[in-house]
Amino acid sequence: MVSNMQRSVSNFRLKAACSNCNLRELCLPIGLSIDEMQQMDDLSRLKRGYARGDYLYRSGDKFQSLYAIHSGSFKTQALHEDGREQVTGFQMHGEIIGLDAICTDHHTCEAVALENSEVCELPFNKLETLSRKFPSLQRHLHKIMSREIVRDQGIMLLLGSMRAEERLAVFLLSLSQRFAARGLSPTQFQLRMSRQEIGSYLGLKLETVSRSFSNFQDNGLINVKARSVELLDLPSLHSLVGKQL
Amino acid sequence: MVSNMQRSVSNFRLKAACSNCNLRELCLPIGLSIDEMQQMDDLSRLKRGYARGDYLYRSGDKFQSLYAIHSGSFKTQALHEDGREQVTGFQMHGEIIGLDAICTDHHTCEAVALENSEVCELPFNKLETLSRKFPSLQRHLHKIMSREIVRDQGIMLLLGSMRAEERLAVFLLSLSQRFAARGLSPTQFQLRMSRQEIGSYLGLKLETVSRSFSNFQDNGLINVKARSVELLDLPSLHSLVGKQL
DNA sequence: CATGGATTTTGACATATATCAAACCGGTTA
DNA sequence: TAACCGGTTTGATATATGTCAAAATCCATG
Repeated sequence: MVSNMQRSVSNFRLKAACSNCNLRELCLPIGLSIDEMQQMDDLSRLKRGYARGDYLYRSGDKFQSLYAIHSGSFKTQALHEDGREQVTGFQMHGEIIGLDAICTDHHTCEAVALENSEVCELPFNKLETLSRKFPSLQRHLHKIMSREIVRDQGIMLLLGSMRAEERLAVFLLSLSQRFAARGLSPTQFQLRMSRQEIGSYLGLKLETVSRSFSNFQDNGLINVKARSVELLDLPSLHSLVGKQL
Repeated sequence: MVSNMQRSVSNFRLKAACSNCNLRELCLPIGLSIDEMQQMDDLSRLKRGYARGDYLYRSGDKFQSLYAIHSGSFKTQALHEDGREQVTGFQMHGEIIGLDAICTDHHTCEAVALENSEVCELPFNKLETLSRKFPSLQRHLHKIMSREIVRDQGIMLLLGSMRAEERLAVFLLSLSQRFAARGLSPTQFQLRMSRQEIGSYLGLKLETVSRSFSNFQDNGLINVKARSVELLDLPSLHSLVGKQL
């Protein structure tokens, strides 16, 4: 085990090492030595920018790397054979995407920038090599993958058993929480995605999303005007979730 | 790289080593030496039996191990705060469950035996230790987790954009394929779960599941009587999926 | 600042699925 | 065999969300 002292020191250094690529997800909870840090640092030299609408990867692309979002945000969407597509997630600063591609060596969905964004490329081979050397990194990688599974199961629950307004409330509260975790306002933010994209993610048509927004506004729960949202009554939004029927 | 010769030898030995616990998922694609085999073999000594209705683990349980299903089948279900529960998957022989627990060190869903079943317990610490030593095992573990993510995204697609009969068709075809992969009939099988459980998994009420079954039967696509199912027209079932509207 | 295209909102109406209720069935127990 | 019980099927009706269409608004660009 690493002592507390050691850990806090290495966490400090970690921040420095990751400063060229703020790997919140990947870095924060790990306690590494300075030498280890050095190697971690080599992992993700490549930072690349993407303009709104650019593809980070497309379905079918050969899998090489995971991507840590450094700034901006993305959506991932799965494509069905019959042409249907569905948004499977919205990712923002500090989150890792590309995990779906490991199992087939090819990406099974596509990732599109919702705004101008930067990502760090994490070559998966290197990541595996390093994580064989550093148990804490190994465990952390496993946790990231597991968290993605849990997240997906939460969405399955949402899609399988919630009504439109519950889904939207869950969506807004999740955004709120994620903004808060990044030091941004939990109650006032700009949506980076269209009604259509929200609907696709929540299993609803855009008109239903729009109506639900309007209802929330009429009931004093939120202020919404196009893509700018203000959450006025978080407790009520919370309590709205789970009111079946 | 391991030569083909080597790989086929080690795969042979692998079968022997895993004979006390048929780890289809975990073992098959790995090429290991005899010594490595020995260590793998030590991994999963514990095989335990569960009767229909028994819990393999419950939500909140401390995470210790993954479980490889050796015989029988299970359902996993997530519990919502408000008491709602939703089936998130049905697992059968050779599949691994428990991946959701890695990220929080506690199980976030529960696993219940659908019939009398046996599982091999895979202590996760040991699995991590071994996978640091054996890159092929490491990669395989990553693939298993990634496959779970892809599977979940498939269900999100189903829940988010398919109509009742499409969902049921996908469900039946998936079962069919999995039975086939295990050397069982892809067209004739017994369901191990109730209409209620199928409905929960597919985001439908049991009556809707029942009606969809009946419609399929009326259209000559299947024969169904209670829990025994015969798929009569696989092509039509396939083509049914993706007919939006 | 004006224009035009995309996005969003709102309305009227259609429909798939949920809900409620009753009948049916198969297996188990008395 | 009869009675019973959980699970399943089927029917009648209600409702949430989808569909189609028009109006309103936003935003980028000239």
